[in-house]
Amino acid sequence: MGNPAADTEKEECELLESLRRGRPAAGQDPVKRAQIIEGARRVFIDKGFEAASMNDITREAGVSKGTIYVYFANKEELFEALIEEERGTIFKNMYDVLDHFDHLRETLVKFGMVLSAKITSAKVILAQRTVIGASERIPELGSRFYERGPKRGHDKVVIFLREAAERGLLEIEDVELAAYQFTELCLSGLFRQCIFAYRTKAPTQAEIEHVVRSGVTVFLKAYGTDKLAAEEQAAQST
Amino acid sequence: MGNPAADTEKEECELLESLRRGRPAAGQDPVKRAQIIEGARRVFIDKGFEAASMNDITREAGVSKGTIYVYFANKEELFEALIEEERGTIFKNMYDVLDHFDHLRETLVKFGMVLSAKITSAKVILAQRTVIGASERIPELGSRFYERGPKRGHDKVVIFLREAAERGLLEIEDVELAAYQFTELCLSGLFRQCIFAYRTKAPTQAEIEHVVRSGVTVFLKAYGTDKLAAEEQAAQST
Amino acid sequence: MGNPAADTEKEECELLESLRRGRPAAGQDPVKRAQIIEGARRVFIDKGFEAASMNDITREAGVSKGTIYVYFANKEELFEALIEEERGTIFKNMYDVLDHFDHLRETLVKFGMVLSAKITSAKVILAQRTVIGASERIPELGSRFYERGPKRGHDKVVIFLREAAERGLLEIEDVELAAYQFTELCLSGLFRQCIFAYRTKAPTQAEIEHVVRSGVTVFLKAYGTDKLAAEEQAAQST
Amino acid sequence: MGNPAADTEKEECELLESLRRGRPAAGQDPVKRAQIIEGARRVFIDKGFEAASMNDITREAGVSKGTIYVYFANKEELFEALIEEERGTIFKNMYDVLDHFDHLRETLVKFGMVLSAKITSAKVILAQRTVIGASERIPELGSRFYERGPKRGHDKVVIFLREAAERGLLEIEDVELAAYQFTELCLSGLFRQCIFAYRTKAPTQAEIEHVVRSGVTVFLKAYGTDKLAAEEQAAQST
DNA sequence: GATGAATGAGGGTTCATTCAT
DNA sequence: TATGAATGAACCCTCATTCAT
Repeated sequence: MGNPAADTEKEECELLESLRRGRPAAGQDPVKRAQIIEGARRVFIDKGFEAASMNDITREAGVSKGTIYVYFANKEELFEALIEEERGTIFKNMYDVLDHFDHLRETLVKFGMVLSAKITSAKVILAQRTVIGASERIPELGSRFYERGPKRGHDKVVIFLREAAERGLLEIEDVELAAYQFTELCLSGLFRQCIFAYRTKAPTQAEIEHVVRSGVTVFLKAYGTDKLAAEEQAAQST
Repeated sequence: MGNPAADTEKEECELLESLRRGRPAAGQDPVKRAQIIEGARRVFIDKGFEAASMNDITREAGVSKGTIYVYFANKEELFEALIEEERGTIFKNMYDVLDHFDHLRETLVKFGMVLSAKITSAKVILAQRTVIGASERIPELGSRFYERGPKRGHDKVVIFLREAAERGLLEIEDVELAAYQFTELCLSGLFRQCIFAYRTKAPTQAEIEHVVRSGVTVFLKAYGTDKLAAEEQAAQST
Repeated sequence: MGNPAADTEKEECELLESLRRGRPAAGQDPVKRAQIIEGARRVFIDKGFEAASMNDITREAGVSKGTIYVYFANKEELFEALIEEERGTIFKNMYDVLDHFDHLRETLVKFGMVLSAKITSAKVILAQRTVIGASERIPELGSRFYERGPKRGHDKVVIFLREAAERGLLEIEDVELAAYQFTELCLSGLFRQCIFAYRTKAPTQAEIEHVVRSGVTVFLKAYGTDKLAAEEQAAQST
Repeated sequence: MGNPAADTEKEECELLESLRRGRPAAGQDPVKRAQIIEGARRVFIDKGFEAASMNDITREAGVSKGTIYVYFANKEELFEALIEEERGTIFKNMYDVLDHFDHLRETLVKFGMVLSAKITSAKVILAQRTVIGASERIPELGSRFYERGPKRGHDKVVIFLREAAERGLLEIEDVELAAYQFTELCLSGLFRQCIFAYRTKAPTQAEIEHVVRSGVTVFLKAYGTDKLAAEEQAAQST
């Protein structure tokens, strides 16, 4: 319900679909599926798994109870599908800045800020809390979330650091560990405070910059080579 | 709760009472209270706040429903009492090693390992997941947990670092932030993997030592003074 | 509720709807609603508000618990709806005889008997007991019952007596009070005996006639004019 | 209870017992019994049978749960005992004014006012509501209440009227019915309004006097003899 | 295929009654 | 004997799921 524009759009889409193939098979219409997921997002993220009711989702998604059960076997499966979606949305494009290697320190700062801002943003914290809370009941949920989200990002950081090392800018014994250290340094004091609701608001951009710049400094003091120092010196004097 | 001295005193008092008059007052028997909390722990930690049912707890604790409601006004209060207990247990003595300032690097390593091992131990991860999951419904819960747990520990780290700085061993601009950085470095790659159930087992002692030693090295490279380096050089040559 | 014409209209509307679209909307099926009310009647009237359990009503009505809660928000609302229904049924048509002014004494006797028989009938006594018993918990309930039931009847009696006075048949100083006196005279010894369950059966028609005729006689001796006496004399001699 | 003579006798017996054996037998201490009943009165009358909890009564009476169950088999029996007590208190002395036959009209007015004030007083209405409400569950309760309360009073009114008839002041065919009529006239419009909580306050003394005087007038116009009229005429002229 | 009214097990909580102390 | 802590059945109500329409 609610958004009439969306409704119209949806109707048009349906029309096209039905003209093309007659009608999508049961549980196969991707538009309807997205519609359900969208409703589920609003309710699950807001209330958590248990407190969310299928009625709420029904209302929010604008589809009937029966339809939801055609697309998803039960509440749990709907939830899992939503989390997959969320994960995709959250981590999409997060690592783009690492693709274009440029100035090392500034690249790290830029990336660190994107990462830190994303992970500690209000809606992502809510999603993570929901996943963590549900991990007790649905063990694979958190695991898969981490594997396909943070873990993949971590892999990209590893690749980036390895390249920097090859360029002689960093000297790292355990790159895997260093990548984790870098991430944690960028989130110092923020992630746990947010996830435990000690902070009720996301950190400001300034705060994030302060934490990230300090983290990058620590990281480079520990792992930066003389070559890096020289390059930075040179850059500064120009 | 909270004040362990008072608790001990109260327990003694109760014991005397029970010896004197045979039976403790309603909601005052510490043995029964512990029994209920223990049952609640098993159920809440296993299922999370919402999914846990008072019937489950009743069964697990081996007391009747009515009795639970004599000791705790409702499900939420029982849960909060449990979390307080858990918090007390978890963070008790965690920071003792910081009290006796000795060799800086080794003290940091020792402390880092205690911290890291504790925070990532199976039962503590379960407890933290439960707290995080319930934070949606009971916002103060996570906040209070963090404030009286990790935050207090953080404060002790700050004091410790400040002392080290006064002794000329460290040079730190933002001690608060450095303390967070230190903690995060000790947990690099561990905490998030555990909390999201990507790791299904607590890290081994060896793994923890590797992470912590590396973290301390990074930290000291970033914040250690020449004086510290000289001292360490001297210590090594003896 | 309230407006019986509207109710009938609504029911017709619902009927049409159900013929047209096959199934009534949630909480809108008048047949199901009536079924629930009927079950509620049996249980509430039999046991009183508090002692009646929603499970009993579920069983008696032959619908599921959930369905009841679709039609009525809670136990209290169901009870109030039932009482409204009962009130409507009880007082419907009770005062019709007053509309056609004819022979004064006989009209009063006829009306008195209808009133007395109704108020002391087994099912109406049960309903009144239920209302009175629940008035402690739901004060407006009894108040509204009286206001829309007995009070409205009383008002009609007042109008009737006033007309009789205008015709010179009665001479009454306080018509409001006289109307109450008339009602009470018609119920002399009956209402309280029934309501307190001292009588376990409703009075017989003969008994009621005896009480009412005597009551009317007392009333007319007190308030009848010479003109009334003359008219009655005349009527008797023909 | 009820019979005060019997009570006194019993108390003496108890006293002797306690002197003899040191302590009253279980469930035999009349002071404790009274204490329990007093607590029960406060709670039952205030909340009604179902809503009253044994814990409330325990607190109000200042005795332990177990003790109550020594004196009364269960909640219902305690309630019945209380109602018996209440009945005794309510109707005690209510009919004294009928014992001293004096001026007929004034005696009737005086008695009518005592009766009307008593029956419609806040606490007596509460008690009656409680009895009526519980009559569904405990059928004999209301019956016995009426029989030993209002019924006995009614018998006294019958005797009084009969005496007045013998003195030639009244001429009544059905004295039983006339007695009921008199009572109802004195309560015209009051009792039902109070019992249904349409009136939330007891009527004022002035209101009662108005109703009763009018009721007595109606009654005497209907049943008074010429002799009564003459006597009243004579009295007035002096 | 889509709908949403109906289901009924199970939720948290209360409280009359019992019985060890 | 008197106590009141403990019991557990029963309370009202919710909601994931089903299935007649």
